[in-house]
Amino acid sequence: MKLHRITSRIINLPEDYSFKLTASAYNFSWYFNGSELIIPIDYEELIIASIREVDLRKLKITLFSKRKVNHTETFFEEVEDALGVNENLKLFYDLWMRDPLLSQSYKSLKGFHLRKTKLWNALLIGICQQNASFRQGWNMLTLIHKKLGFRVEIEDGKTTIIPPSPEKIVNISINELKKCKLGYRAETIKRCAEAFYSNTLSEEKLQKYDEKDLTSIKGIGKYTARLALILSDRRYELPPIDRWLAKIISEVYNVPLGKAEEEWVSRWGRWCGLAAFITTLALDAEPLTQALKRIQEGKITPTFNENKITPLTLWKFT
DNA sequence: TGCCAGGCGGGGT
DNA sequence: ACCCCGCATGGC
Repeated sequence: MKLHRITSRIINLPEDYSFKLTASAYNFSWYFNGSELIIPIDYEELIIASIREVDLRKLKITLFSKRKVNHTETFFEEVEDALGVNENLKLFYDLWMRDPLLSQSYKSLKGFHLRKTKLWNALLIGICQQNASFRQGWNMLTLIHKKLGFRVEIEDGKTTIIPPSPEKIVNISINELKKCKLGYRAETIKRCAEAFYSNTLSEEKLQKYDEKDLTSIKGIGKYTARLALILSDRRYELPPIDRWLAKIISEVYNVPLGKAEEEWVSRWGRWCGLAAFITTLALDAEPLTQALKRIQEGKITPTFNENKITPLTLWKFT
């Protein structure tokens, strides 16, 4: 499938917006190459946005699609929303600067904004993260995209991948899904796809989902539900406390494991989800033992090491 | 090699 | 409301 250029627009960036950080975090090479960011806007109609830096305070957004599109305004709005160019993080910065765990990373990560993704894709990310390391989880998602995703060509031969649709997942066998090294998570992804396909869940924006809607699917628990809502709708008030973060909280703030969530909520308030996300960036998503060691050594800031696979360098390795 | 790794549900108390 | 276990898989 080949897509054609529809239209372009230049937008201004606010202060403290880092395009490079925003585009880099937890991304694949088919979405970011160091200068051009691709964001699929509509998976079915195949609306794709390409975003480049014109200068430090300006971005150029170009829309691509398979055929002519009339109301491009809403698509530009969706791109800006996905990029988070209009979100105001001032109040969060006030907490970030002073926090014992995260203040060290403030300087290098300030300007990062979370890229929104579709709920369906957010759930795939969350499910792949279950009971697995960062590396293993993102390997699974890489395989899902490469083996099952839909490849599209954008004009001059560049290709990108749209995540497989719920319909596609519904129509393939569990064994086919398991080739993505998903293990028992394959069953959860299947059930999740069925929920989307049968319209129990859909991407309709009118509907605002909450945790309960998602945890009603077997295999989606509190953590995955909250993470998915954070990634798809910036529901930063939700604390996605997994074993990894719980242990870190209990060590750093000296509270029992069972009080970790309470502690996080009292520190971050409406910013729990964003703070959790940034914690993974600050520690390069190291597995727990390594992460705790990094904290002991006071190395709580991304390494930006060229040879290391981290959330911020993942796009170089896929 | 055996066991850990950003969960989860089911079954026990 | 807790606690505990098994569950696929890859990586060390």
